[in-house]
Amino acid sequence: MLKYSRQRESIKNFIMQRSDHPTAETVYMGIRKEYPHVSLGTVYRNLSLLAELGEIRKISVGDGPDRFDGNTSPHYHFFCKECGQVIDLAMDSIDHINVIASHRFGGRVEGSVTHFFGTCPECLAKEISSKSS
Amino acid sequence: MLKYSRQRESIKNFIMQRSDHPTAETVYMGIRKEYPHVSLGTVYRNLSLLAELGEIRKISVGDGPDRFDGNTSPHYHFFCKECGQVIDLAMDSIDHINVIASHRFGGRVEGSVTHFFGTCPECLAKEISSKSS
DNA sequence: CATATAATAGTAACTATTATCATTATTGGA
DNA sequence: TCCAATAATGATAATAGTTACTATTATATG
Repeated sequence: MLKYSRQRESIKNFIMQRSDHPTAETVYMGIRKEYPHVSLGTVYRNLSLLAELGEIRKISVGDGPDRFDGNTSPHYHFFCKECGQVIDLAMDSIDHINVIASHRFGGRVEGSVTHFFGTCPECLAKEISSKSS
Repeated sequence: MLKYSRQRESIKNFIMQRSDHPTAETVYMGIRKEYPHVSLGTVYRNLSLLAELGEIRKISVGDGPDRFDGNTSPHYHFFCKECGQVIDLAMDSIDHINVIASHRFGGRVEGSVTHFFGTCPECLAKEISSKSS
């Protein structure tokens, strides 16, 4: 049975009002302003719980800490190799790749995770301006 | 300047003759039969080096240890939720998703990583046979 | 208001991986 | 073949990220 906790509410609010996919550490730093005695364990525990409840999404990167996303609607993520930031990618659904994967496969494809990477708009602008000068 | 090492050769051979995408720990256990005093650090160092050289591929899963693949030709991986094994997925290229992602995006999409998950053929067979009985 | 129990803070423990460093192995030249 | 230069090693410590433990506190329910 789930009981309310102010810390959990604060954690959820923090995630919801950000669009930069913060890490557990960032959430910890952020809510310490409101709850100076909050424990990092509490942050991890609640982030996992909220993700299980489907209220937030957990983004597992290859290396580096996991990130969390308050936007649970289907969308994709772009990882910038230059600055390391993770940004949302507005694009048409590519769910058909699951059908392609199922085609000659004897198992059951239940889903897939796709991450895009490259150079983000900001870093690309910097790159172009430094080359033209 | 790169120097030969028997340990590295053994590690590479081990990876090459397997198709189950072993972890560093599995490689370590495997080559200890030939080199009982090999260090886990040596295994990690060489797996990273071989991956950098493009001789093997590193597969980063969301959670759990990284896996390594001796097959460097382009292909996809399927993660079974039931038994945890990682198997190759023979399917047509889905590189066009990078074009889709680029469409309304101001940055430069240089690539993407896609992992499929669900129930593998073996686990699916078990599931069906247990239901029909 | 009392009881049951979920959640917490603080901390230890854990997993996967990387770094350090003295010693050993490999390599290319005399 | 020997030697010097240096890459690689084994052993171990250190690190990052996360989970587990436990006594105490907060929440919910009758």
